[in-house]
Amino acid sequence: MKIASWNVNSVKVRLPHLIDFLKSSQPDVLCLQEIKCLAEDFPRLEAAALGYHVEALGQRAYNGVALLSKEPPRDIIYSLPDGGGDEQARYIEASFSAPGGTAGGEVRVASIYLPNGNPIGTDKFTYKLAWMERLIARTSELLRREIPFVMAGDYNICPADEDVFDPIALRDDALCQPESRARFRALLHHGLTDAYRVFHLEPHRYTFWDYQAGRWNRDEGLRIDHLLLSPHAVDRVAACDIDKSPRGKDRASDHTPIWCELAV
DNA sequence: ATGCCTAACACCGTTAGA
Repeated sequence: MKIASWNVNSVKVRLPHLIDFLKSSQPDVLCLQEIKCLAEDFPRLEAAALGYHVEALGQRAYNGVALLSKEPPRDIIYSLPDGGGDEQARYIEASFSAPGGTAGGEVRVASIYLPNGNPIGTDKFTYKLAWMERLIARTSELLRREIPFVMAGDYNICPADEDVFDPIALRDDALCQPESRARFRALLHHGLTDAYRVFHLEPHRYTFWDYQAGRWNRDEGLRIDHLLLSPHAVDRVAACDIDKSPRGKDRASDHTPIWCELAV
């Protein structure tokens, strides 16, 4: 089962690239972030024409997450289920059968858009840290089920300096703060695994390149989109990589997809 | 030291992103 994640930065503008990616990469589940539209305005017909179900949590103008899948989703939840509510559309989670109905092959997948948190020292950064605490709590709950699951999305966290093109320049950025990184590590300490680092140990591999200052052409980016796997999922992971090709196209998102293959 | 660029929404600029 191939699971991918991509911050598309407006699904309307990126629809041609999204169609290309679905055709060429053929993920069984694709987690989207920053669809930037209401759920009712998601281009469902275009996804359905390629054989994909769509579950979206949207809002006007900002944020918005979605799950596209070849198999129909089950047991969908549309926010972190702690009663804390969410004015911002940042979390959707569902269960999916393996393709072909493999016996026992079921994976729970969440598409998350973790708050950016800039600038530090404001309520935006406080909101980010509080949201991370809620995500840690949700992770603990899922771990108790002892099922394979994938927390996929735009974490807005560079886990280490090697995930940043210029750690000094980003020293005061919310994406690199010790408090942000500590909570990311808490997810790992609870038992999740950064799928990309299972297969790739080299530094300076990125999923985001700012539109400004020629960052893409200079390969000056950030690794902020992550697939975190539960123990039962990491036991089955066969591959994980970043697909840089969408970022090089005209009118690209500033993020590019990351994907993993699970043997389920 | 700052803006660089892109998108949405409303409007011909502002907010937000990371």
